[in-house]
Amino acid sequence: MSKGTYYITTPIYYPSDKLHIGHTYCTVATDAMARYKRMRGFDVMFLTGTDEHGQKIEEKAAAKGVTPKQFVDEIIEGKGGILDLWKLMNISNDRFIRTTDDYHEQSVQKIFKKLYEQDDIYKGSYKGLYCTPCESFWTESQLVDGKCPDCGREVKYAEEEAYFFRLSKYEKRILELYENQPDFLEPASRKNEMINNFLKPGLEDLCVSRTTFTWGVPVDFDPGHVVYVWVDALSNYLTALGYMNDKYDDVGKYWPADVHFVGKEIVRFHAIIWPSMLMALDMPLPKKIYGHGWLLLNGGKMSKSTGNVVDPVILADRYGVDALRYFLLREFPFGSDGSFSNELLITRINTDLANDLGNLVSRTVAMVIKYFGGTLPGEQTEDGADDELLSSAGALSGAVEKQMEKYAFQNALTEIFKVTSRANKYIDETAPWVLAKDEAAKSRLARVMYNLLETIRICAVLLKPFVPETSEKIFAQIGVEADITTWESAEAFGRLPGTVTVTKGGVIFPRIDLDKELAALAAQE
RNA sequence: CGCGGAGUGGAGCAGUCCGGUAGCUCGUCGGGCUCAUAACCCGAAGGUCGUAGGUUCAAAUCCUGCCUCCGCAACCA
Repeated sequence: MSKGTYYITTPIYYPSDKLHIGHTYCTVATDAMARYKRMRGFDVMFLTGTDEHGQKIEEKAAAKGVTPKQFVDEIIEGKGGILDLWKLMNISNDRFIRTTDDYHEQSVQKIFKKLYEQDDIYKGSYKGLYCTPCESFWTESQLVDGKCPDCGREVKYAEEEAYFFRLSKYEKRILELYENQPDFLEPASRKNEMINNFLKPGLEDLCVSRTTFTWGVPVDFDPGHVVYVWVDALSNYLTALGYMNDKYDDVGKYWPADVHFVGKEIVRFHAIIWPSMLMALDMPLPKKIYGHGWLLLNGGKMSKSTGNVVDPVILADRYGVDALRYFLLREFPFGSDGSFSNELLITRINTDLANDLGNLVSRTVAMVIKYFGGTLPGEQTEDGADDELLSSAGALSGAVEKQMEKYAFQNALTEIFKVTSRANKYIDETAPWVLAKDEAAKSRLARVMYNLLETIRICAVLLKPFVPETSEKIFAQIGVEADITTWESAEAFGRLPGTVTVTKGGVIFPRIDLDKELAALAAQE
């Protein structure tokens, strides 16, 4: 029974280099949301991909002595490439689009032509400051000491024939969009930035073609021009559904998108240009754009050029994929920037995953085995002392849902760990080791164990979107069958059979020696 | 006066919209327990919330000025 469709996307990443933890962050967040919605019964389409054209890649490929296509193929499909990274990170995307895919390129040509024919795109000339050796146009503000920011040489005024999109035409409608649909762009601070920086000063028409490089989708009716990023990249969200191509036929089913997750630096493209393009194409707009924050390193932005990056593969290999996924979603509020550090990562893994959750499972399972040989007896005695634990576990799914609908992953996880914490406290309160010494208290002890197992089950179910493999490990240890691992099954306390059998398993999250690991990580850099 | 964000106990953050005992996690110190991954539970110390003024019976929270840090400024998640 489907509750309807849910279409969610990551940006398509620019494969000029290996991806770093920032890209991983965004993709993991999208994945958690997609998994959550699937569990809630939605027919989910989760799209990610790569934006492969443009001058930078053309240059990088030339420097390496390969064709641009060979260059991006290696980064995407090669060993340790983007596809491998998403596989490693357990990303559950339904589709992966490359802007070099034939069907996409054909769609882009059709879209470009349609916009041209209806006069939303016109031919004009691009005027600006040009650096001849770099073959690049720069704006006044980009210049460094009045010179080319790349090579430091003189720039001169130049003109180039180019196609333009009539962005200015849509200015008013975009402003109206923000007014009528206040939550179209979130968080709200990003909206203020858009209005003050771009809409209020007035939108300028947008240059959508280039003649200075060739690595792009050709404008089929004007040789020499290639489509510049906007029409090519943004349209992926539609072409991946089959818009203007025969590869898929899902536009009617999934469009408009429920949410585009994007980094804050590309909010403008998604919140101004993309809606304008869709208006021109007479297509419905996405329901929401969410501009998440950045992971900062040493107080600054991660940047490939300064080598100030964190490699997700190293971390996932050392500590496990789920530990990394958990950390990314738990540590940082999704909408704002956060400071990444190895120490933060390890501390978070130790305190939450090892001490709180892993240890709770471990001690509970050990007690059930020690006191009951692994299987709980049916005779169990309830007690008023259980009320608080039961009500917090019973109310947990609702609390998590509330946070997930706001994309507040960090709060959703906090809610879950409040309950695991409560369970640890419950063990102290009930002191099972005391009950175990008294034969008459056996049925009470059984109930205490049951309450713990059931609380763990509920937590593990609700953790599935974030740490899917861990949840499965927990299910195996506490004897949970697949039919009670659904979201629905976590909505009320008591679905676990009373005479459940547990199985001792391995340590789910081993504690990490902080000092030793920090030294080891430092040595790898 | 380009735009936006941030400045809260040792560290990282919440609280600021809708003023009224300053909260959480980590760390530190003390205690408890022994089922468990030297984990768990309880308690304590530690902040006059960047700064200078203003409004108010009352301001981290509203208003004004200033300082510092970060980001953006037409393709780095």
